[in-house]
Amino acid sequence: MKDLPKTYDPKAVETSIYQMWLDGGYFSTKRDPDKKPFTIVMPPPNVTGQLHMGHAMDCTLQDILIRFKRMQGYAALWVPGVDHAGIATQIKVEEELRKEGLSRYDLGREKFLEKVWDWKHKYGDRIVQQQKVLGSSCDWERHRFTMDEGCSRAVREVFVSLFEKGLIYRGSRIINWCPHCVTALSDAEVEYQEKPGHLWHIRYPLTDGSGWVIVATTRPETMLGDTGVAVNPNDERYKDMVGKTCRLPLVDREIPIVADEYVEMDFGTGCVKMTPAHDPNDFDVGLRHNLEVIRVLDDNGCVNAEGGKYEGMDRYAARKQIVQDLEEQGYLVKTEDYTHNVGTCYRCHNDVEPIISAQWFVKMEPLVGPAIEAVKSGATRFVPDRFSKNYINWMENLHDWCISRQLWWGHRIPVWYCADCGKMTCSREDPTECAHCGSKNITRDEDVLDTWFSSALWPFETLGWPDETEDLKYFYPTDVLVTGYDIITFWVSRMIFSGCEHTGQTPFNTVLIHGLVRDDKGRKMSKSLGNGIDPLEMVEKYGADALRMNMVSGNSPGNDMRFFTERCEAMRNFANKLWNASRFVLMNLSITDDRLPETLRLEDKWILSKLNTLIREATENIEKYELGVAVSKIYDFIWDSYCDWYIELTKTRLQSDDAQAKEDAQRVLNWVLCRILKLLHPFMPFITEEIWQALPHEDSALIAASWPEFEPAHCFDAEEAEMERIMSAIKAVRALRAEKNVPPSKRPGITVVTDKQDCFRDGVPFLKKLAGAGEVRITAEPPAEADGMAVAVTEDARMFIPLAELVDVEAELARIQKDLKKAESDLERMEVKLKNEAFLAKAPENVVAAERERGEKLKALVENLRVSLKKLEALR
RNA sequence: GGGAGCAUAGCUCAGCUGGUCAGAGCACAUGCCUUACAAGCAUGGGGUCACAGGUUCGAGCCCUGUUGUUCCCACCA
Repeated sequence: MKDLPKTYDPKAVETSIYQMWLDGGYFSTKRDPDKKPFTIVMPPPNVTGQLHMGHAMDCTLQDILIRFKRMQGYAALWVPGVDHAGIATQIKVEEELRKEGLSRYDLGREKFLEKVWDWKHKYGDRIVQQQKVLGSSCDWERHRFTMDEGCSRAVREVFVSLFEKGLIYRGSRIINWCPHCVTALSDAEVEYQEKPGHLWHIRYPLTDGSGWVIVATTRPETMLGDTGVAVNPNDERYKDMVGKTCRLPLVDREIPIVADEYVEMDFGTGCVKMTPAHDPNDFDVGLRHNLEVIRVLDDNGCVNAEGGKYEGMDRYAARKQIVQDLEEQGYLVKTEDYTHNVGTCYRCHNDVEPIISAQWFVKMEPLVGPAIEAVKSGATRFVPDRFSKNYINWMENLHDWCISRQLWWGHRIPVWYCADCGKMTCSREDPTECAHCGSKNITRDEDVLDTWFSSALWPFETLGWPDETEDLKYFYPTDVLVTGYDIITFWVSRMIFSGCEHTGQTPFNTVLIHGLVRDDKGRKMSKSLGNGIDPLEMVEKYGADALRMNMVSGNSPGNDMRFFTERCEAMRNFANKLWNASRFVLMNLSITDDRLPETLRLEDKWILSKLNTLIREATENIEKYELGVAVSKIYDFIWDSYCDWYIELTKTRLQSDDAQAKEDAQRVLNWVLCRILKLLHPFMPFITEEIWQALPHEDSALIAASWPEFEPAHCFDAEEAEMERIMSAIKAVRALRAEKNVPPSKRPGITVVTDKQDCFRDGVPFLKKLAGAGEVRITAEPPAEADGMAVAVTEDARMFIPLAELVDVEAELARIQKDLKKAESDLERMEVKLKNEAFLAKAPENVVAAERERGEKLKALVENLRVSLKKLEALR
């Protein structure tokens, strides 16, 4: 800050400031019995990831809360980390391999995993560096990875304990299968998309030759696995057919016709083909009617040996061929266009295939109860509250959670199968023999766990669980979880039930939900659209502070926001404004301590009083997670109250010869600026720190040492009001001058007619300085030469300005009339209100008093305007 | 099929417990290089707060309905 460049250059200071914080150990949080803990665990970004706008928003909100609490004196801990992101990472590395013409199978499991670890070590740090650029004040020494030793131990403990409680089981069920990723997925990992398709009506002839049934399907290829046809038991049309069999075309299998309530009579033909191996409903119906389960698709989505001549064909090719064959052989009755929901993989967006498969599941029913209760009881509170409905609704309708993935990258399932007795061994330590028969002939399950299985433990595994560490006792449960609404189901819900089950406590008190960052047209930012904006580019161009401000200003919890580069620019401008205001203060500063002066002037009391209000309100807003509201108040105070008014008000003193007055002004400027910087610090940490370092203050070297206190001694309501009378007068004169095009160089004398003469006497220097007045006279009566003067009117005063040649009586008349009309209608409404007995009787006293006061002001304004008008009319 | 959100100035959005709540940024118009800042200053135009009812002394804010829009969830082949 030595050279005081005219323009703030974030790039020149951000890196070194961040380093200064790091060097000072400012982010590392220790347990402190004298402090209250405040904990946030960061949603771990994917290790493969690069910082995008969503992260930028997430990080910014968390950092604001953490910095705020740290300043308030909490032991504020922000635990960072990254997620191994099973599928995403594995796909990335496989893509790299493919460039060399290799697949993971060519390498084998061990070699492949080495590759992934290499990759992790190479790129795992990237997103961390990017978070630092944003100014994130995480305790980096506690940085965790979901596959590090501690997390692995936690995962193992959870798996084994759930297994022992019978809450984890292996079973053959219809699961969601992604043929592209070649793995099972949980329900949450399937995204449904409306896609145009067809409804094919196919004739299945009855075996006894008495006719046929017509079934309708959107997936004709699955008919290869049909093992029945179902109709509704109440359907008169098909009553006679129940119990008969029909012949499956192309396959020539004899399959039964069964009656089941599941079938809707009104839909399609009322006959449904049953494919128990490839449809969850059909599977259930199949169970009830003992239908055979024939799986016809392999793991890659191709027809398997059960498919006869279609074997080896891809599912879509098979569909085409089967439809063609059905048509040629006369089985296809008709084809309708039909739009329906198709499940797709949340990672690769290919169609998901429901397939019967042996997988591992977590039994949800015993786990959801406490997790729902945690939210219903308020132990965990969603902000905004509406998301608790989402959450509860989701939790109440959960199916068991499919946790096994046919991947290599992840926590491998700790279960061994015995080749001799066939039983499973699941234990905390890798076994060398079967726990049941002692056989050494055991092999480990090939599959790994769902990525979300380990992230579900994040709030406590990062604090040392399963050990009862001191950190865990002190920092857990955490205070706030900050995340987007898009992963409530994936992550938040699972952390809550996991926390309840394994630690006996809900993992956080508050879940602060934010929306998505969209592009300027409201579209999701995505790679495929190419509409993503790189946060780092914005930092490069406008500074991290500006980007942070963009993320938080004008934003409210749970709502999406559009990203406008213009707002970054506006916030960069704001930073520059603050910079220049500080530059001004510093240029005029000769004091070396931060005490306030002995005596305060009107304008000092005004700014201190307003600052006091700001401190109270901003603090409250942040505590209520209304960060956008808080920051807009701080922004307005800085720009309007401090820069546009207070600094201008001090100039008369700063430029005077009165040394004491000069110093006094400096002291208040500095005192207020110090507090402004602190209030703004959580939002714009870099620039505030940079300026702080240059200002005299007895507080600690770092700005974050404390949060500004409300000063009861600084409640100057009367002075605040008085100052504002003067400001209104200044504004009125300015408006008049602007309207009359009076050049700034012209400094006419002004006669202030008012019954608050003391007040306006204090305002004389300001009228001169800020309203461009020459001489100022304060009187109770209008000047004798008032005719031919323009007049600016406020509720407290009439300002007469001789503008000789510029005064056009008619125009003046019109202007005053317009103002009067507005004031009169305001007054009228107010009077109606104040005469309304119901209002007087029922409204709270303070409201009535406030309205009365306002009424008085309006009355005065109207009176002043009327007087002025009369004068003008007389002149005509 | 169920659930939720949104609808406020030309654009994008704030508006906390109903009582200066009709706001901000950008855009626009006019005048200013006023020794902190033209990334600035001053002044100004612009909104029946989607529509219709209701509750209340009082509604942008609460309730009901309507319309438009977005999203989430759900196995109708």
